[in-house]
Amino acid sequence: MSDLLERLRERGWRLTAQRRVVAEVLDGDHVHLTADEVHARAVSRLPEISRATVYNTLGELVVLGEVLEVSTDGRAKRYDPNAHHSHQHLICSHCGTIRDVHPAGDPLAALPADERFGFAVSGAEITYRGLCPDCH
Amino acid sequence: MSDLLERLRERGWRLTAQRRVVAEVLDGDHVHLTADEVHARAVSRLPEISRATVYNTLGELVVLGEVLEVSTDGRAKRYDPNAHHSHQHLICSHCGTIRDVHPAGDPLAALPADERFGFAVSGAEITYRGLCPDCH
DNA sequence: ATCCTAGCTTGGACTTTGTCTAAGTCAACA
DNA sequence: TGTTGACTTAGACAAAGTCCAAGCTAGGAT
Repeated sequence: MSDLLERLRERGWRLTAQRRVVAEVLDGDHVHLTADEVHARAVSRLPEISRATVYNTLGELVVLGEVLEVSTDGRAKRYDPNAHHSHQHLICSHCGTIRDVHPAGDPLAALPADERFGFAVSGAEITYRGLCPDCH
Repeated sequence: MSDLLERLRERGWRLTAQRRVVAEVLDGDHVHLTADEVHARAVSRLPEISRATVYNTLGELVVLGEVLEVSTDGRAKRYDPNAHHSHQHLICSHCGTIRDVHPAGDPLAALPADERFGFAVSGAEITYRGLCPDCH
């Protein structure tokens, strides 16, 4: 994650305590926190950090391509730091747990030309749903 | 769509003017309205219908399996009446237009057993993204 | 045909999630 | 060390959705 901060600094990002804390909170695998969850964890390390800064920082990380925004349920967006490894998501229909998964093949290949309606199709997001081991 | 109302009445649904109007508004192909859009159109046919009733009715239609809820962008949920024909969505990254599409093959087949983490996987939703003919 | 009542609808208050702004603060370069 | 533009803050605001108490009504019962 220090690589991340270094990379961003080289891109002209000003390195503040707040941004460092947000980046630290997002470190790890299978991390899919909401903005409020990120804020809560950030506050425990830097009590005066504001909600607005967390939103700003998450938004910047998304634009910079360092974090993915995932809208799984129409409620709060979640932020996924695993942006450099293409993956999809598997979500428990009961408890909401999210795992990163790697399906075989290229999902775009499954969409025939006559189903593209003249679009220049550039990507596909897949959400698999089912019950996790704890919920069945 | 009258089939729909008949089907619901047989399931014990009380048929009110409000529910009829919501069902009428949702009729058609490639319909993906937000709750507020449904409300706006419903109001033009039945001026006194309330937002709460539109939300209630949409929620019931989703539970009854007659309408799908689609969260495409983390903003308002959209309601898709095409629930009886399995399909996925293709969305224009620029203007937000949504089309129903039908990919080849079973999307679940692409997820290997060792990527299922013990989940009982039951479904997959795919969102294809790209630029529509009007936007490129 | 009328009555009854469980179920439906209503408006408004409330919650959640996210955005915006003006004023103050500070990282990084000179 | 000083300067300055970028960053942060608190709080107001907005959008989307939920909840509730009070009133209304569809449709079966009489």
